[in-house]
Amino acid sequence: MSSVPAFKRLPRAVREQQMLDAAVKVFSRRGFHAASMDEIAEDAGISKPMVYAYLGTKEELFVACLHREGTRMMQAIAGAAAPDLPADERLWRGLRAFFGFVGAHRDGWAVLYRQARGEQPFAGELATMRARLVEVVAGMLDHALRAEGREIAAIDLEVVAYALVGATESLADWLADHPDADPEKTATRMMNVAWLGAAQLLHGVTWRPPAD
Amino acid sequence: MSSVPAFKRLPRAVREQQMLDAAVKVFSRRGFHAASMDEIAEDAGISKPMVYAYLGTKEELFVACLHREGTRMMQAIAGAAAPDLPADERLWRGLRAFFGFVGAHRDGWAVLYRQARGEQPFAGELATMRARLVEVVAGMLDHALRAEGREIAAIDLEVVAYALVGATESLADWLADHPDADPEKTATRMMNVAWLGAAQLLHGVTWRPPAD
DNA sequence: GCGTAACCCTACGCACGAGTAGGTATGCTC
DNA sequence: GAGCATACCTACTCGTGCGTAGGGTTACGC
Repeated sequence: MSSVPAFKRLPRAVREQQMLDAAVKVFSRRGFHAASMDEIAEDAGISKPMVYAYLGTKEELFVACLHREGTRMMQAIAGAAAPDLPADERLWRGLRAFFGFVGAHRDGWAVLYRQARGEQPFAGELATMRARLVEVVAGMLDHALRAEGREIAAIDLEVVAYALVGATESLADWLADHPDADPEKTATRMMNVAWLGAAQLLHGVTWRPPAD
Repeated sequence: MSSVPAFKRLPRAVREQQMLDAAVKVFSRRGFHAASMDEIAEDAGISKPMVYAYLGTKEELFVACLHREGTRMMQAIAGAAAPDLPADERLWRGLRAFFGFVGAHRDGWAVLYRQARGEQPFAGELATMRARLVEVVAGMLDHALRAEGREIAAIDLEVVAYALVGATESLADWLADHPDADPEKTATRMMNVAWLGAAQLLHGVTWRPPAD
């Protein structure tokens, strides 16, 4: 036929990104299970078999989303928090980068991230990413601690780091739910909680349960 | 027939609890979507239509689980943290009760709780519970703050409380994933992070971003 | 002892959505 | 301009699992 083709033929790399964009959007809005491959395909302006051909099954597609968004976020943070800065400065820059990222991808990232916590197949994927973050935070604390000639058990370090990461994720959720909140301000508030607490710990102040 | 009935007939109230027990177990292990009503019914030792007759649809059933477990937890906390105690004592008792509860319901509660965050229909239900907790924590901080003749903006209070609740939830997850960890010790560690940080804030110490 | 309400079952209907079969068109290479 | 890989489609199959129709049996009140 001589008629103009309804839609353009595009190279694979481009289409894959469009599909991922659509997938992130739909997964975010509907949740993993409620999202249908048909809707994702339609939103990407393509037919379903193409999605299967390029990105594989629904699970693989979700993992691909997680991967892309996760990598982007990690890069944003890593780029901001240079390892040769003092601990508080590093923490501050990391937090600012993190909340900045979440603020810029509100419905995209935060909701996707929330999804992944629940569904077993992805919990592992996410846990890996979180573990990396926890490790970085713990390493930072440990570094600062040793600089003061102090030392605490690895497990305490891990748990504290875990708590900080948890608090941060929690505020990210809060940020995602409050569209007009300021990421920078949120980062400052988080810093207040995290650093003032951490600073005390770094100076050897410890809270102990009362004797009862 | 004169044969013994295969299984006993039981009053509704008893069956409902058995069903809820089974539902919590299956939802925890499989996640909301992967869990099937058939498996829940089988696990409760009853047939599917009974579940529908007593507890309604799958969603309603899940909400019922959330409700029962949530109420139990709230009661455990409320019973421990009497409102006339000083702030640190209240926080400590509340945390200890909370981690004690999670420790005793590891696979039950924490996983159920995690599920609810992702699935849209329940996010609201959960948000309500969390909001109540945040409110309590914020109220406690506010009270302690006023006792020192100090005051901070409501939004700051809310965000700090939100971060503390988030950190606590996060450690609850950690606890659920580490079967041989001690709830009491976890509560102590959380207290270290939360209280030493909060105490600083209560005394008017504030962290501010560097000028750049 | 007899009715009635509460308890309980074995099937099934039916929709929805993941994944595929099989085929068409377009542009790139030589 | 023939050949081939790549981009793309319509139209199915088929499993899974929610929710229900329709009917049986036990206990309890009177």
